[in-house]
Amino acid sequence: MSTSLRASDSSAWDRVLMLHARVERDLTLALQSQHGIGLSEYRSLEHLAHSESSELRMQDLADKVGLGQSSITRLVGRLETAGFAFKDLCPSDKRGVYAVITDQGRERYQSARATYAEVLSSALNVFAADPELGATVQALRIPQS
Amino acid sequence: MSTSLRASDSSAWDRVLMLHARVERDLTLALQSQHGIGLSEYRSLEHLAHSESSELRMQDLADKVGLGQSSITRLVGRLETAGFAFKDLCPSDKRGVYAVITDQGRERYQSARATYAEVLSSALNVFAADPELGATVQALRIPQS
DNA sequence: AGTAGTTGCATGTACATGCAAGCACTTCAC
DNA sequence: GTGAAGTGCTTGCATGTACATGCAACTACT
Repeated sequence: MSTSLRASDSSAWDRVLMLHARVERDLTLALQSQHGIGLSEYRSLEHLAHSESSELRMQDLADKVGLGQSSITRLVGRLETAGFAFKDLCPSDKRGVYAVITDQGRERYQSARATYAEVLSSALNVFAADPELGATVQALRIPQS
Repeated sequence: MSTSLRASDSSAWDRVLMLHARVERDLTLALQSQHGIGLSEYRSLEHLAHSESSELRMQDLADKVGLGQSSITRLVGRLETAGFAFKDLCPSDKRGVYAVITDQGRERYQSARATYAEVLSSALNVFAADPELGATVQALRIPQS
């Protein structure tokens, strides 16, 4: 694998930026208006719902969602206020905290999941038809290892 | 073009999210530490520097950078404070305002541009070597129309 | 001209996020 | 054991962004 500079990197990245901004915006609007949660909340619920024992350590959740530690503290706080999760002390390490999804959180995730998939697919299909972004979208859909 | 749901959309998008988050983070840190500007400032200077007459209407700049109107008002305000741009009234439409890049802004952009290109290419090369993201990065580099 | 509606931008407010400092607990070296 | 360094999370603060609103200027129609 070469490590050379590529002149095309910048324009390729510009296309990613445009695609990212538009899709995230669509997802945010749909989740907020139809389910009353933001994108970070949705992704947190997703990871929690799919984790073993329905719980994750705060730092692990932060890594998965792509946020910093302090953001996760506050995000889980919001989930807690909404009744979608709660915090549990880690018995083996009393510094540690588990974020645990509740049944209510799992329900909200399940209904939001359909919206998420629909909006995402619809957005990708729209941009796949855009002459500027079409090839990028097609390329992204190539299955990975 | 079909509008069918694709099961692979979600995981494909997850890879885009991971790539986006990491690259933007690297770019932000590099631009902030080496040139004292944020990513939105950099991209605004880029569009202004490449525009005819070195100026853009506020709303046009907002569209190009992918921010809302009020964000651009404040962003150009920051550029103005830093001496990188100023506002000019539009003679033909007195509601309109041009954001105009200064020589100082152009200089800052030129030096930041090298950093941006280096960090971007380096980041893409790193992730191209990642078994999880490699094919996605290669796909993005496919030249478009 | 007069009026109604639209457009371009600025401002008030709310909120999510990052960074740095702090706190509680754990681990390590001695 | 004891003190020092490390770890996991929280909190205070600053920043950037969006949304709602307001104001001024423009446009279309009468």
